[in-house]
Amino acid sequence: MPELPEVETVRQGLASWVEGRRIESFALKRADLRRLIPADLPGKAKGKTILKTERHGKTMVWRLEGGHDIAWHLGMSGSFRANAGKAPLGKHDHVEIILMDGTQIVFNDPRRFGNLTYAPKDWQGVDPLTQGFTAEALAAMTAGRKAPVKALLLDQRLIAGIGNIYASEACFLAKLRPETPSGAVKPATIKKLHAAIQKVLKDAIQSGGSSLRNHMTVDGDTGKFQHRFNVYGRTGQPCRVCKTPILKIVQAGRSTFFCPVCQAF
DNA sequence: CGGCGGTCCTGTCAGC
DNA sequence: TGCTGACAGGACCGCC
Repeated sequence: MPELPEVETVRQGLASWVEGRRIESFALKRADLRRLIPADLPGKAKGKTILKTERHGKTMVWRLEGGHDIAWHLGMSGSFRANAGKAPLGKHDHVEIILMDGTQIVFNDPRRFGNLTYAPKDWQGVDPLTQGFTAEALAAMTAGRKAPVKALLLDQRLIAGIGNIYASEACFLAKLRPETPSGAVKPATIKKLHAAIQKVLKDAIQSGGSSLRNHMTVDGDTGKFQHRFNVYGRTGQPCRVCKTPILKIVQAGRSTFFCPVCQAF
């Protein structure tokens, strides 16, 4: 589910519930997510104040008083909800946190592709909404690469935060064919792609993210950006610019959507 | 080294 | 209505 904009939306929603609050209890209902949650993590978190929430790419971080910061990855189907008081748990509720003021925070993840670990000291991949992500940096990543540019955008070791939706959407905004070998993208197009990535991510955050199946903000609202997709999931529907039907192809096992006319090679 | 396919899970939806 | 198979926003691992 969640790419950078959705994780940022969740983080913003959680911030006012958790920042500055102390953890009274931290309970794992099941620890066997995609990666096993460290057995000692609940004990380390208990009693600590959550100083600050941060985000790097698709990962949300809680800075805890005294260290042992924790990192949440929502995988494909992870979500949070917050309640002013303790509400009953349901299916796929894997982590329940109670704060000193009685607030209940629940992490739910049906597919269990998400995970919860200690935050790393160093991050792989530049977050595209930080200063480190420049057109020059993007040019350096693509130089000499044969991989299709859309596949390269999904490589979290290079850029952290772009997923399958926004990779297709960014290529559309840059008028770039997704199959183009990364190293063959012209410098002028690299600049357009750089700007397109930042624009689509920022616009999506402003719209509260994209809700396809079940992404919601902490308060249960759905995002609105899915109504503004230019290509994602719009196979056969007319391009919003030129009316040509949108095409779908599969690259490295993932669906890619594009306009064959607007996105020339 | 780099890219691709398979795999981990559950839920949903289209098609028969 | 009920079943079956395809597919889903992610990412690791092994193979070529």
